[in-house]
Amino acid sequence: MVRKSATGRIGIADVAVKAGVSHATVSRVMNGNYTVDPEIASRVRAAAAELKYQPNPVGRSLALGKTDTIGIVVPDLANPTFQAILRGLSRAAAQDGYRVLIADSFEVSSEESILAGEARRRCDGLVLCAPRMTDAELEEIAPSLHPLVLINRTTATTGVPSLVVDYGQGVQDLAEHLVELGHTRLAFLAGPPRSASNGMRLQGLETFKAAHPHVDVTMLEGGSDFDTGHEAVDAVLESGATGILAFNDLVAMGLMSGLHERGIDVPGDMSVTGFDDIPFAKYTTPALTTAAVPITELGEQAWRQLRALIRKEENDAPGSRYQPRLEVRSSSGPARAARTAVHG
Amino acid sequence: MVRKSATGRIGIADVAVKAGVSHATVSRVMNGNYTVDPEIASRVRAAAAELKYQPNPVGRSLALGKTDTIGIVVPDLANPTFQAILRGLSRAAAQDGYRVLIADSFEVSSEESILAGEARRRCDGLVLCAPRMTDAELEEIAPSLHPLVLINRTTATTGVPSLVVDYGQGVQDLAEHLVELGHTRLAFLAGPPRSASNGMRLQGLETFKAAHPHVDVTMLEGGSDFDTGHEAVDAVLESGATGILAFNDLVAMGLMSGLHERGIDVPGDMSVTGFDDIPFAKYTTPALTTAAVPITELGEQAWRQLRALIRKEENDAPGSRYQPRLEVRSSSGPARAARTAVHG
DNA sequence: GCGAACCGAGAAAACGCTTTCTCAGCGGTG
DNA sequence: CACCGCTGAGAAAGCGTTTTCTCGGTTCGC
Repeated sequence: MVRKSATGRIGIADVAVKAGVSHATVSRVMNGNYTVDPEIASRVRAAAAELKYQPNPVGRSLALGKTDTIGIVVPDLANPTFQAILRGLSRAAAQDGYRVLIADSFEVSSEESILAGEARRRCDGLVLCAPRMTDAELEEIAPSLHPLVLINRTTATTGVPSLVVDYGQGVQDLAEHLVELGHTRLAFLAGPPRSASNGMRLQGLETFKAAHPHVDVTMLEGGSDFDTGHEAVDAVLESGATGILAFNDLVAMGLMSGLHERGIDVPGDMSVTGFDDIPFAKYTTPALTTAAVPITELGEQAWRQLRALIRKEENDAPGSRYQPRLEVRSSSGPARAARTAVHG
Repeated sequence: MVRKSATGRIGIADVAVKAGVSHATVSRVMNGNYTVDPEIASRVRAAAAELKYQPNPVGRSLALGKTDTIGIVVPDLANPTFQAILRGLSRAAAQDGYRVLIADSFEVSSEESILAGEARRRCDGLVLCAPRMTDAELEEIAPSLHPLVLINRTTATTGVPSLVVDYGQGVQDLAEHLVELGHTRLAFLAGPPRSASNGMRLQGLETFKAAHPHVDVTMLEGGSDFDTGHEAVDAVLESGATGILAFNDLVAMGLMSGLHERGIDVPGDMSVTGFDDIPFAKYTTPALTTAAVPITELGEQAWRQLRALIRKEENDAPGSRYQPRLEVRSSSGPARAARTAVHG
């Protein structure tokens, strides 16, 4: 006699019938509206419990105009950086009762804006994580995506907070560190060309080169994963550099593994640095010198900003810039020449 | 004159007005119903395009009774294994036009069933990944979660496919491998107590012990992350074992890092094996011997099964068992005694 | 030339909720 | 005693779609 509704699931109407009240009253009770007679309220609650009634979130969303869900668009879910952001975001959002819907663009930038739009329509807000789309495209769709928070990208559109990591400064710190160790020939193993963070690193290196005219910096093409690093061994050796700035920790790990296979000692023969300080970086042998990015914190902060937007609160800090922290471990050491000079 | 609807967003009604037809007709056109006069259809399409109309998915979901979204519940989003499953699932689902909603239980098993229920109600189906809840609890909620696919867990409830990795066999293979290298004292660094996969490993080891009465296997308490492995160094050394079976690759990496700090050579003094073959395993020094689990494939397969359930197709393979593949790398080598015998 | 079958599109119901509107019923006041 | 304000709960109107129902207008067949 119970499941009368078409879907087979029990709905508010079933509870109403069972409790002998209107479904409006059931709704009131379920939402803690205290204008309901306590006696009736408890009768409704009993009926709901007995039927194991759980409100249908879709109906609820339609009526309330909100979904209690946010979306995140990432270029590549396999990347530990984005995983960490997702984790931080998901965790922070969950604490406020929000769920997160994920959309992986698989690095195809043309899909990104469609994906973002679709995700946005199902959610109350969106986090766009290191989008690969062009600036023009971003500017165009940004208004339609509001509430929107950007990570590692900025826009001229007002009301769009963006959290960016100062990769330029980070790479300068790393280069500085290598120079202090006596390295005069450096190489930068670049990331994906469309990545904005790669652009920031390149810019940082320009600044660095201007400040250190005597240091030679070779640019090498690359990517963002292990294999990139592993395959770059030849190019790196060819460059004659003794201090290698890898795009990120993954690339650095791939490179170190490749160097190890060739019998090249790190940091004895060559110093290698990463970027990001993913959890694994501490446990490589040798442990990886890197620039630590407070990445889960970034995810949390993204939620804070988005929440403020959703709640239409005054946004105190419409954006933030994160400074990476130099993390010196054992993959970087004195340059050969310098060491020889000291020892002999 | 456009945005007349309360939400501010343009809806089907706006398009209807602009095209001078009823909103029913607009709906028909948008859904490719060919009973509409081509002239009218194109007028509607023009209006829709001009207004940049995009159907509201929530209203759509309510009317159609489906959300084109699936949910996944994981115990810990920080775990690379679950990340890989999520990735495989998300990717496979995306190809069929489904999105995925994530729910992280943060290893608190009491929250799991509530989380699962909530997620399920917003979605068309659910993947429960290595749930930590008790068997009784699982049996109880499983029917209400249908369509449901389990990973690394089984249930008596009918119509619930489960994909399980044969951890028991995998750990036996690894132990076998170590014994062949001459190790006679092994230690197992266990995982989280509530983890079903840990139970499977323990069971596998029992079988192994029965088959190899002369081999000594010490059981050590543990966990599932780096730190567990790192902190277990003392216990491992104390055990006197020369072949260590770590719960997974993460634990193995932590352990190797700790052993390295103590100046203990792997595999010279001690052999270490992991489990899972996460991408990082290839790049540790020494490269990690492990049991490879086709984990992204697992995620994909989970989607296939779930899709079949959603579409109410006949399910040809209501569940599958995955055999890990022994991946011998350089973290395992001949036992000291055996090596001495050979060399001297 | 008239009824039947058909076609296309608007009206209306349905999906499952929330919330405003409305109106009995009741106690208090002048 | 009539009137007023208040309370609490049902009726009904949304929220934005899809889909069934209905019906005027053709076309076809006899």
